[in-house]
Order: sequence, then C-alpha cells, then structure tokens
Amino acid sequence: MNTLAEENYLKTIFHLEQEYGKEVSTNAIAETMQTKASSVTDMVQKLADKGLLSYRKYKGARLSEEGTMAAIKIVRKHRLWEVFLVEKLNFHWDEVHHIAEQLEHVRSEELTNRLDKFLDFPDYDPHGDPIPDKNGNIKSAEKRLLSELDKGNNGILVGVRETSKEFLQFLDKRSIAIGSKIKVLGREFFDGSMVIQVKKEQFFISKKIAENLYIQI
Amino acid sequence: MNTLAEENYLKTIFHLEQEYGKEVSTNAIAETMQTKASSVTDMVQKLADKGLLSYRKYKGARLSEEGTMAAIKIVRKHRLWEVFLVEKLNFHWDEVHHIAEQLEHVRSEELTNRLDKFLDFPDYDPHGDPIPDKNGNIKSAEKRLLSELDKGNNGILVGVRETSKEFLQFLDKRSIAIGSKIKVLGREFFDGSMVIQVKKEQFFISKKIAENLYIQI
DNA sequence: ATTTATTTTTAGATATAGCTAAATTTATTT
DNA sequence: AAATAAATTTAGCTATATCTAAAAATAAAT
Repeated sequence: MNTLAEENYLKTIFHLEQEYGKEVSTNAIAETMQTKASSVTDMVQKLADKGLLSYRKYKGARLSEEGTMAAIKIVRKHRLWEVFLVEKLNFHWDEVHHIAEQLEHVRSEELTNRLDKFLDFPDYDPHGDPIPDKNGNIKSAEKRLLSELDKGNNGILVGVRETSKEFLQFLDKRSIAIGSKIKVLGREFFDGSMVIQVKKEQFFISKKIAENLYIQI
Repeated sequence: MNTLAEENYLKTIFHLEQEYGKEVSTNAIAETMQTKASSVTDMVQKLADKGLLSYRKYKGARLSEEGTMAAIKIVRKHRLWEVFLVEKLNFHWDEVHHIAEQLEHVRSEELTNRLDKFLDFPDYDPHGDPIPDKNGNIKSAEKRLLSELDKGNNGILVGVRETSKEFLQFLDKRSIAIGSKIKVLGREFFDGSMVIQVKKEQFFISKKIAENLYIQI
C-alpha cells in the first residue's frame, strides 16, 4: 500500500517516462511536482527501496514493473473520474482535472471497476487520453503533435497534452474541441507558428499551442 | 482549510455530540477513532486553537458553530456518496461505508452540489440517515429506538445506528430493511430481548440489535 | 475524608514528507 | 584539460500526527 505522496510521485514519473522515453531526472520531477530537488531525491530513494523503481544516483529513475502497474492504476482512476464528472455531472473539461486529482487516490478496485461499467467502459477521457483497462492495457492510438504537421496536412483533434484551465479555455473560445477537423493552411519556420482552419474559421496559433494538440491523420 | 486528520476528528466529535448531547470526552473520541487518548488531547487542543471547538481541560470538547458546519459538510458528502454507490453503482448497503469514508474528504463544493442534483436531492442515505442540504440543514425525522417500544407497538424501520458489515448482513439475512414494517410481539424485561414480526416472519432479537434500529411510528 | 481507580494531560520519541544550505558529481565551456 | 556552470545529493531542520510512559486531575469507593 502506497501513501498519497508516493502515488503522486509514481504518477508523475510515469507521465515523464511516457513523454521522454528515458530515465527521469530529479529536476524534471521536481519541476512538474512544484517541489524541491532534494525532496525528490529522498522520495525516489524511498520508492527504490520499496522496489517501485530503479534509481541510479545522479542519473535518474525508471519505474519497475510493479511501479508502472501502480501508476497505471492511478491514471485509470483519474481518467475514469474525469469521464464521470463530464458525462454525468456536466462539468466542463477545463474544470475536472483538479477534482480528479483527488478522486484518483480513492482506494477500491471494486469501485473503479463498477465506475468503469457505469460509464460504459469508455476508451478515452474528455481530453482524449486513453483509459487503461482493468488489466492495465492502454489503447495507444497513432497520433502526432499538430506542430509536426506540414502545410496542407489535415486530421482530427484527438487529444490535448496540456490540461490547464487556461489552455482549454483558449480552445473553447475558438470552438476547437476533441473531434474537430483541423487543416494546416500555413506554417512559419522562423517561430513555428501556424495558420489552421477549423470548420469555416481560420486561426493563427503559436508554436506552443501547436505543441499541445494531438492530431490523428 | 482543515487537514484529513482534522476532518476525521470533527466528524467523530459531531457524531458523539449528536448521540450523547453533551461535551465529548477524550476517551470517547479515542475509542471511536481507534487511537490513543494522548493523541486526542493533542488534536483537540489544536482544533481549539483553530476555533473549531471549545475545550475545557479534563472536561471535554464541544464543536463551535464553525466546527459544526465543517463537520456537517463532511457528513453531507459521506451520505451523498453512499447514495451514489448504492443507487448508481449497485453496491450493497453493507459495502459502502469504507469507500464513502474516503470520498467524503474530496474537496469541491461544486462537486458535492452537482452530485446532490445528479442523485435527485435525496433526503436519506441507504442506512436511513438524513442528508444535510447545502446550507447545513438536517431534516430530523421523529424516530425512536426499537428497544424503547412496548409490546404491541409497531412502526417502520427508518434507520440503523450501527453500519458495520456484520450488523447489516444480520438484517439482510432476515430480510429486514429500511422501510420494513416491524411489530413488537413480545419484550423480555430481564435482558431487553424482543420478539418482533416482519412481514409474515417472526424473529427473536437481542437488546443489542433492538438498540441499533430506528423506528418511526 | 481518605484511599483507590479511572481519566486525562504532559513530556519525550518516532515516522513521513517537506525545506534550506552546503557539498558533491556531472556536464559544458574556454 | 582545467575551469566554470548546472544538476544532484547530503546533512540538518521543521511541521504534522502519531505513540509510550509518567504525572496530574477527577471520580468512585471505602
């Protein structure tokens, strides 16, 4: 049984591994968790002692099989609760992250599985992220960042990388949502900004925006 | 903002106040929380410093207005989640207590109120306990313990005082549930045991059982 | 009204999880 | 290949919430 703090570390390390595909550095963890590097060192050593990850001093951490499984269970709960909040309680997709961060720590496998069934076994959460099944399997759709597409390409928005209120509200204001068909009309190599078309409207978007939108072609 | 531990103390003290109607003793708190009296003293002093209760050394604690309100909010959440678990996820009433003890600490007034609406503003939880509304008002139905009824009296089971798995399963086995019509056929003054009729069946029940069933006449 | 028993509090420890500041290791420049 | 910069770890402290054991206060019994 892991503590709340341990669970949060496992989840963060899992996400960082997914994103960068290599050992996760102390600083990277500290930054995403808004804590200090020294605190991270302590906790990572503790998690290594518990067998949840392997840790090489000054090199970084990598989740073990057991640690990965524990992290996936938290991610599963987080995303299922997000679906619940949006589909059943009519929350908006920019409001659910904070609440799901609390609900993800509720311990009851039975609860999670019944919630899954109640929601009719959803495959994706409101931000387009895949929901692991009860065995930890994750449907990973083939997707690319909008920022990687060339002029003339088009596809469907299937996910967002950022889930902050600010970013999601930015999208809402322009009626850009999961499922929207997006076409790249132009791309500036100097700063990575783009002009895109969504329905009949055209928008100028910065590189930072384009780097946080996942597109399926 | 109160910590998890503080919330649990507030809730316990609230329940003990309700039950005994006077200042709550250190030992009573320690016993119901499965902790030591010395730990209780520490925490109670801390809660007094925060203005959540008044505390007289060696005498006991009594929740302040603010402390009572905080406790009621937790109770409200607990009972709403119990309704959710039973009504929506088809849990049985003897399985929900433990899970609701976790869910009751999720912080989001918006979530609580939307859940309330989703459940169609229930008045009672699956054990017959009243659910405080968003302003903290509690519908307190006129009810008495079965153990206080005389031979020949009858009424409807509207609540249970105990919510342990064992007790609830005892009732299930005899098909005694909230809403059951119960008639007292006999009462033994020596040990407080009773013979009751539920539908067409008759049961012998001990005083301890009778003291944990709330009846509305 | 003492004595005895019970309850409650205080004092001193422990574990978790965070911090700052200093020391150390690794990476990057010159 | 040194020197400098950046990242990481260690050492020592702090706050929360718990505990045990001893001291003090209150309640009960003789």
